[in-house]
Amino acid sequence: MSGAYAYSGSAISAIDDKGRLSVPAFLRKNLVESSDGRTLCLGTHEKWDCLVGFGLSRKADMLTEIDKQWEAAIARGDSFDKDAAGARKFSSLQDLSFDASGRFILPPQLREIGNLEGNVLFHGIGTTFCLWNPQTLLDTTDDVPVDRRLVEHHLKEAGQKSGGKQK
Amino acid sequence: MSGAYAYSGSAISAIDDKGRLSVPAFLRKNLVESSDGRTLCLGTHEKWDCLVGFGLSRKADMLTEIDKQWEAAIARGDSFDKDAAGARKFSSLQDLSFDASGRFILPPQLREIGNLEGNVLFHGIGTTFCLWNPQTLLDTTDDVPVDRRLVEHHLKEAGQKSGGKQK
DNA sequence: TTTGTACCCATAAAATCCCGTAAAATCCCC
DNA sequence: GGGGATTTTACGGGATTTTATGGGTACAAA
Repeated sequence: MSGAYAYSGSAISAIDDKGRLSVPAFLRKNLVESSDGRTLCLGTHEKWDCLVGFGLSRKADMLTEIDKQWEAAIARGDSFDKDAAGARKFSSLQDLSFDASGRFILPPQLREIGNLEGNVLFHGIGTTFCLWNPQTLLDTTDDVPVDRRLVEHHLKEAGQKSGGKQK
Repeated sequence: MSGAYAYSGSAISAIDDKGRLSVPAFLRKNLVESSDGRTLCLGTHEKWDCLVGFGLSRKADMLTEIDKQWEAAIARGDSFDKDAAGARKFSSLQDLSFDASGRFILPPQLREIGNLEGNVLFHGIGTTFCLWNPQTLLDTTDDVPVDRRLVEHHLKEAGQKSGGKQK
């Protein structure tokens, strides 16, 4: 585990007319540290209906995690398909660079898959953070363990300025 | 477990017009030690109607704890949802830095969820401490093991200077 | 040329820092 | 142990810095 940093906290940010999105300040510092530079890795989440993000260095950690799973499977005598695991983790991942003011362009395919329009909820969950359409998160019936009061608060606050364009 | 410190004691502090709150002095030293710097982690409590706080280093502990659970699970061949565990622990947690005089700004989301207005009761419970609206704490019917006489004392004392704006 | 992207500037709001003061706690000397 | 001096603490309020976000412009690939 490289940087012993844990992403936490939540904030809302809006996609502007040019398709730009700004990384909330509280995620930026660690992102810069763990990427040495202004790079953000972004991909789709394996289970939830959202995107995942993290700094560049975590890619290496993910690799060793897969390795551990493989070793554990061998020890148990089970089989483990490393390529499948790798594909699941890495194929949707893009390295994006953000500018000095913290903004990056959200690629259309991720934007579509993540169902992101208007307001985006960033939301730290430890080694990574998630990007949700706040409404999707509230509507999710799966057990995504999140304090809904927080989401509701952010949504209410964001609604006041932009009307949370839902088109 | 890094810092072997246990938070204890209680005190009341008031939110000022700028939304600032000062960490009672008796918590500050340990907070500084366990954060290397002046950082306070604050989030919602999973069960009670209050906020929880602790130093930064505890966050790292939480991360490694989740990691251990995961490793134990894969060794057994069980599945373990790291993201769910992380979301539960980290999503409401914010890193707040307080200034040299011990004040930090209480984010509106947490302020609302914790139902904090005017006076705030800080209250050590071992590895963490809680932030309560004193009145909420008194009104709670849940079994929150607290000596109510203590709360009443603080409340009475605070009421003398600020009127403990309730509403 | 057209389009998508990086870079630059501007601005309002929010967060941070810094200074001053008054109350409270601590110290110290008799 | 009493009483004043000194050090912390709590808190108001201003000044400075960072953020979020709009919008312009230059450059390169298509």
